[in-house]
Amino acid sequence: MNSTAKNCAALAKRLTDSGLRPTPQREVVFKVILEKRDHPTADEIFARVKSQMPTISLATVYNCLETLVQCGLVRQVNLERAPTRYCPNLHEHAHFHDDATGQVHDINLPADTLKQLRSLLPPGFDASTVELAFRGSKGSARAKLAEGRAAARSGAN
Amino acid sequence: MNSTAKNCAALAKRLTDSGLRPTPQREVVFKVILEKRDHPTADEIFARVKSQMPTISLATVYNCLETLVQCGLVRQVNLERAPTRYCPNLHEHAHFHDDATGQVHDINLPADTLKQLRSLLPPGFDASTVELAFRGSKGSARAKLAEGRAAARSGAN
DNA sequence: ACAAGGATTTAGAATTATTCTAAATAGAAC
DNA sequence: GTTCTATTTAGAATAATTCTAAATCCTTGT
Repeated sequence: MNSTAKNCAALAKRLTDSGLRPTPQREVVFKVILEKRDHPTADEIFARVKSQMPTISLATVYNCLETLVQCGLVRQVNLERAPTRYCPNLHEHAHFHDDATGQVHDINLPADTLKQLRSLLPPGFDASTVELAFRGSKGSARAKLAEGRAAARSGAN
Repeated sequence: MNSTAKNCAALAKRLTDSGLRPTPQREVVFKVILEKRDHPTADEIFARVKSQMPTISLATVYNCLETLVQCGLVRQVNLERAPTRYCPNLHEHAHFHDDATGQVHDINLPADTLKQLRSLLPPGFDASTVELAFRGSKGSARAKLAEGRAAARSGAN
């Protein structure tokens, strides 16, 4: 069994496990992403896929990509399609995007951590900026529950 | 001198230092960003500014924001307005965006570094994803020169 | 004061990536 | 084989941003 066939089998399994169908379109989109690992955009993927399947539509490419991401078979590099946000905090800091509220919080980023991150870069890579973003929810149900219990114990308002 | 006046003075200095003019529009845009530090989008800034200056246009807000960013007075949180990119590398990793070529490279991200980054979050913040992106240029002129010298020394092809 | 010239603002058109919609097609299950 | 649901498709719609060209505003030289 060659590598392409193996990947297709893996894809089919992941899809059926999620109650989704392994279609030719999903296969070919997955294949071109594996073929040339250069972080292509949806448009680039569309162009590459069209040479093998000229009738495919761009909407289908977007659909397939969404499915593949959901199945955990590919990652999207550039989550941040939300509008650009502006902040007057000029100190080095990271951001926390709260999925629940849509709010963005500043997270302090120590200078030595930043230096350490830069040191991850192989020689020849020279980063002018480092962006660190967390995404999740603030005060999960468990945390809220804990807070509530603490408040009850201390007899607070 | 109150804080608003001080900020305006700082703004005016930065602008004139860069050969730009301190205009009422730039002042009011800067003011609303300082006023409520909640990482507003351009649209939100537009709405807030309009209550003080109803004739301002959205294009001007974008222009002012660009100017303020250029002067180093505000930062944009969400650089990534380029199209979303997809990658089949499912291991935890960071990305390096090469400004010169537009290419994106994977950077290995050790598990303990990742854990360390998560530990920066204050209690109650629960991150489901961590995104680390570098931006810069690969193989600067200086690095290329050094490579060249090394090659010459070792008599390589 | 006044004219020239560049910077800035403005409204609206254009662009770009993406999502939505509704109809057509294709498979799976009974 | 019919029914049901998933998927694909083309094109319209949306949303953030940038572009364009005209109007306005300042600054500077005279």
